[in-house]
Parts: sequence; C-alpha cells; structure tokens
Amino acid sequence: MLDKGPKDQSVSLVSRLSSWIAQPEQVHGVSITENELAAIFGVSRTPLREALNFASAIGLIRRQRSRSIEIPPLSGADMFQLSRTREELEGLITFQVSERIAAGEVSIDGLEKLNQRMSALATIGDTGVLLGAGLDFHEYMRENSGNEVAAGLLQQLMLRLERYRQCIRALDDRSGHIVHEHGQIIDAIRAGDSAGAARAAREHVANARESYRAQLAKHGLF
Amino acid sequence: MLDKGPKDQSVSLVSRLSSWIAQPEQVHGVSITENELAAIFGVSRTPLREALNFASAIGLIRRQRSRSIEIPPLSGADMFQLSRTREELEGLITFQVSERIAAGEVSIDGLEKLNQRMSALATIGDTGVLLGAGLDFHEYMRENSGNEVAAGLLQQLMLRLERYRQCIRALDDRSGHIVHEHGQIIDAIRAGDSAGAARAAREHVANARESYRAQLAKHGLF
DNA sequence: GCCAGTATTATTGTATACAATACGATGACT
DNA sequence: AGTCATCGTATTGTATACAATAATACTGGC
Repeated sequence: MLDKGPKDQSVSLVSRLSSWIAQPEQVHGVSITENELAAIFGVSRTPLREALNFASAIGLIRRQRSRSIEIPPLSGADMFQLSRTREELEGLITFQVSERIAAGEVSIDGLEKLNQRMSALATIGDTGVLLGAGLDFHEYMRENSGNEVAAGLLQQLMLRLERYRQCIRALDDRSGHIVHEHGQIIDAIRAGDSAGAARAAREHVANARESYRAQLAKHGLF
Repeated sequence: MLDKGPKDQSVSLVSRLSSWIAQPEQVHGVSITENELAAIFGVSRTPLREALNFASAIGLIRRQRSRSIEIPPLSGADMFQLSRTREELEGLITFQVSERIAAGEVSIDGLEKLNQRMSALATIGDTGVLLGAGLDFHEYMRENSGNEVAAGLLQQLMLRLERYRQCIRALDDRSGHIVHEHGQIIDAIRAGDSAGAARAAREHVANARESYRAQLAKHGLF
C-alpha cells in the first residue's frame, strides 16, 4: 500500500490497467471488484476509479451501474468490428496525411526515414523490433494527419486491439507483408495519389485482420 | 445514458457536464477549477473528477496534468475534422445496416417507419421536432449496425458536435434536405445497394458539414 | 528599478471514512 | 418442499481530509 513516489498515478494507472487487461491470462468476461483491483495496483479506490472511468469511456472495460467491473470477453466478432472500424479511420488519416504532404504542409522525409528503417530491419529479421517499427509508422500517420479527432479515436481502437495482438504476437509472421504494404502506401503518397494511399492503407488493415482471424481460428482461441 | 437514477450522480453528471459545456455562453478556451465546477453542479470533487475523466477520455474537455480544466475552443478546423471523421463512420455503419437488412438479420420496418414520420413532420414544418427525428434516424442506424465499436465512437463525435449544433440550431434550415437525403439512404438500402447507401450517408454528412460551415461563416462565429 | 530566490497560497492528486445500494442467506409461512 | 419476505453483508457511490505540486506574491540583493 505504501507506493512511494506517488506522483500522478492516474495517468500511468490507465496504461497499467490496459496492460493488465491485455494479459492473455486474464479470464475475460469475469467480474472483478474495485477493492481487488485497487489492491493489485497498490493504490486506493479513488485513483483506481478514475482510471476505470477513463477505461470504460473508451470501451476497454464495461461497468454497469452499481456492478462490478467486467472485462469484455474476446470474440471474433469484436475483433472484426474493431478492425473494420480501424480500416475506415486509417484510410481517412492516410488520405489526409497524403494531402498535407502534397500541399507541402508536411515533409515526406519522416515517412521515408521510417520506410528505410523498416526495410533495414526486414533484412535483419528481428520480428519484434519490426512490429514495433510498424506501430511507429501508424503513430506517425496519426500525428501528421492534422486530424486529432480521428487520431484520438484510432488510438482508442489500438488500445482495444492490443488485447488481440497479445494473443497472436508470437504466432504472427506478417512482417514481410507489413513492410511491403507500408511501402505501397508511401509510394502512393509519393506519387501524390491520396485516394490510392487511402485504399492501400485500408487494404493493409484488412489484410492484418484476415491474418489475425486465420491465426486465431487455427489455434481455436475463440 | 439519460438522467434517471435519483442517487447515482456520476452518470448524469457526464450528461450534465456535456450540456453545460455545449452552452454557447460558455467562453471556450478558458480554464476552470475543479472546485468551481463542483460548486456549479452541487457535488463534491470526487464524483466531479470522475465525470471529468470520462469527458476528457472522449475529448469533450482537455486536462493537462496538474492543470485546470480547459474547454477546447470552437474552431472551423475542429468542426471540420469532427464532421469529416463522422462521415467515414456513418458510411461504415450505414453499409453494415444495409448488409444486415439484405441478409434478413434486421427488418427494414424500423427505417420505413422513421422515414414516414420524417415525411409527415416535413409537411407540418416544425423544424425542432424534425431535427430530433433526424437524430433518431442516425441513432437507429448506430443501434442496428451490429458494430458497437463504430457506434460508440460515433456517439462520442455526436457529443462533441453538439457544441456546434447549439450555435446554429436556430439558423439552420436544412430540414427539407435532411428528409430528402435520408430518403436516398433508405432507397439504396431497400434496393440492396449497400455501397450506394454508404455513399449517400457520407454525402449527407458532407452536406451538413458544408451547411454548418456556411452558416458559421455567414455569422462570423469563428 | 529589476531580477532571483524563497515563502505563501491555491489547486490538484490521493487516502480514508461514511452512506446508499444491491446481492445473498436465512427463516417463516403456505 | 417451495416461495417470498426480511435482514446481514459486501460493494459501490459520495464526501471530507490530507499530501503534494504548481502558481503567485514577496522580499532582498544588485
């Protein structure tokens, strides 16, 4: 209980909470009491409840009134809707990034640099690092779209998708595809084809979704 | 999510807070202290902070760490991004509603009924009621899309757009267009043209956005 | 007069205490 | 034995109190 150095916990509590939820060993669909969670994180109920409110606002957990916290069960349908929605938003911000680059409001250098880094990592073959670089790519798109609204919503989706990502991180080997598909997006942007870039981004998400679905089905996860 | 519980304040606090923020007389971009807000709503800081966390999670307010609450300023750019993002999500769920109707998973009766009601109201000419019915239409789409994810994100956007809606409610007379555009969406769904329905939905949002932009510009609001 | 450094105050972050509510168990009655 | 009412306990919702941090005012030195 004596968590020394108790500066602002609420911000980090949200990320700690989301990490905790994302752990595959958590039994999904089960209810947990606030006191239990508070004990787990070593804080009192007050900051915990603030984190819970935040988490429930973005759909990470569910809270009926006067009921305990429920970790939403993982399901293929849920994963599909998350990814399908992400597809639209990634398409939108990719389009907007492309437009901004075409208009000279943003330099393409950042994307080129990320692309080179990805290619370099692909030859090395470190899957973990490569996947991290892949996330950097999408983060860069969010930050340079000029659309904070869509970027914020996308980040919510990424947090929720993280739970599924955890399940298949070890299994997935789409790294080669990822590099290629990111490359296609950048190519379209470079050519000034914003609509094409958006299309490529959407296909990229759709491909990832299909890969996830296949992996999860193959291992009979849900 | 409406005010119902006599005791549970935290849920209703969120809606009360969003209504309060949406009031045009609020000076946007100004900072407010938690104690002031707590006094305004007649509650202690604890439930207020929970509502604030919820509101900041969905972008209704901004809270830097250890700083007072900031009501994000209204701006044309913000309105554009909200509406532009909404356009994508409305397109998506309209597509999904259409697909579910085509597959027989959902009856089209609900939409037909809403359409008839809208037409009837249009002849009467009560703008306020008609706009409410328009919102019902979109709510129906969200609830019958089978995509809780996109529906939840859309609801966040609608809450944030409410602030802009408040500014021009009295000015707007797009009622006729709304009825017509909703009709086009329904027609496409009835014809089994999901892609067409999605396109119509997106155009509907884009038209509303342009109308908003023009109205706000005409009155020099921001 | 102005700037730096410190003291003071205001405001946020956290913990504890209490109240209200929902859930479960126990027992009475049919 | 089954069902319903009532009570007891567990859990959430709210308020108050305290701690830590950021903002502000003040004083002394230059």
